[in-house]
Amino acid sequence: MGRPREFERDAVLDRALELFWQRGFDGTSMADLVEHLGIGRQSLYDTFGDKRAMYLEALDRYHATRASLPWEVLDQHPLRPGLRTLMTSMVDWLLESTHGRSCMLVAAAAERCPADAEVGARFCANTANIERHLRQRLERARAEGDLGRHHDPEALARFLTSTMYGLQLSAKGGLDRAALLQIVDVALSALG
Amino acid sequence: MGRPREFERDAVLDRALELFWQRGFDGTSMADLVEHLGIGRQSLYDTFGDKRAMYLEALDRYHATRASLPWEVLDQHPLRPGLRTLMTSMVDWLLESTHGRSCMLVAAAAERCPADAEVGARFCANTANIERHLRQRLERARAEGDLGRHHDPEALARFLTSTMYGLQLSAKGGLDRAALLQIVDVALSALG
DNA sequence: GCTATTTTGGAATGATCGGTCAAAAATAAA
DNA sequence: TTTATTTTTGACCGATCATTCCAAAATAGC
Repeated sequence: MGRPREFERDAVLDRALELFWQRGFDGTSMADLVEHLGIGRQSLYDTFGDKRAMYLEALDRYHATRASLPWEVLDQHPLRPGLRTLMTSMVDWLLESTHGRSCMLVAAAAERCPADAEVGARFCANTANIERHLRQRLERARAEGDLGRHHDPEALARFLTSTMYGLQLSAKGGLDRAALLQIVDVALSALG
Repeated sequence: MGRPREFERDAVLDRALELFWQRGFDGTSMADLVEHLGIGRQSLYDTFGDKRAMYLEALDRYHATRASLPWEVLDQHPLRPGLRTLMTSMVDWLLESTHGRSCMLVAAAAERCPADAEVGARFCANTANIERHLRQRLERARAEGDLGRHHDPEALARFLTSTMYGLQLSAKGGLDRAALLQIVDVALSALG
């Protein structure tokens, strides 16, 4: 019943995500959104609530549809080659995607933390997720003898996660692909 | 000649720095500045130009007066203990300073890059500076036999810089002191 | 004291901010 | 066709934004 809406919610959210990712929360105005989303201002408010709610939804959609690293290569390859492939694909993603912007959740945390706890929570959840994937693979490697008994999978997982974050800022700092891959090499040498 | 100004430029700039550091560029309004700086609006514009110019000056002052790590401990101690002390002091600085904000230049780069090239240039300059300190110490260690000949001081310096950046985001992610120091330990183990 | 020069404080600028209102338009159920 | 319900559209809101204007205030040289 009632007039049918003339847009797809997810398609609009994807466009909003793109804007927020490019320009950040403060850098994106409702006028910008109305202009690029192709729907009216009121429809926007009716559908998403307000600007912050839409931003949080965009973060969730980012997490659900774009933040995925190729974890399967971790499981399908020996520990170190798998990690190198994973980190290399991340470096390439950082360099292509696009004109030097990094993971949206990292950018969001940098811009809105600790002011906005909801943003912080999403950033932490993503961090914990990455750590979990890495830790599980490291535990398996340790059980299978690919990783020395003296290593702590949890500490290593945190270290590798931190390394990924470091790569993002280093890429922003202008390091080229070769330099970033050197960082990956040194980091992986910590696995012994 | 003329009426003397009733404030010290650097003292005002320090207070502006503090506000920009806490709230970011977009998060700080000229009204906020007028309120907290203790000088009139017009004096502010006469002295610093406009908001962005004042922000860039605040970044420069941050770089000059606050961004300094205790590099002397690097020179005065053996390589690994010196690096551990340096990184530990950085972790403690991150945890105290204050309520989860990180290096102002990192925050500035995250908020304003790549939109503002001047901000990016200052971030890169700071990065290069950190790298230089580390590389020089690593070169000395290599010359003195404290570091294996197979290591590349430049690559290691970049890795350690990246690690420091990673620590900042990890701290934002809520990791406690013990976890951050574990990351430092793993990172330093890459020096062999 | 007088004049030139500079700083100061407060009012005002137009633009833009996020958010709302109300009427028109489009559908489904009756 | 009428009625109820929903979406759309565009005008509109007060607040806030960075910035400027201007006259009063305070000094130095004369």
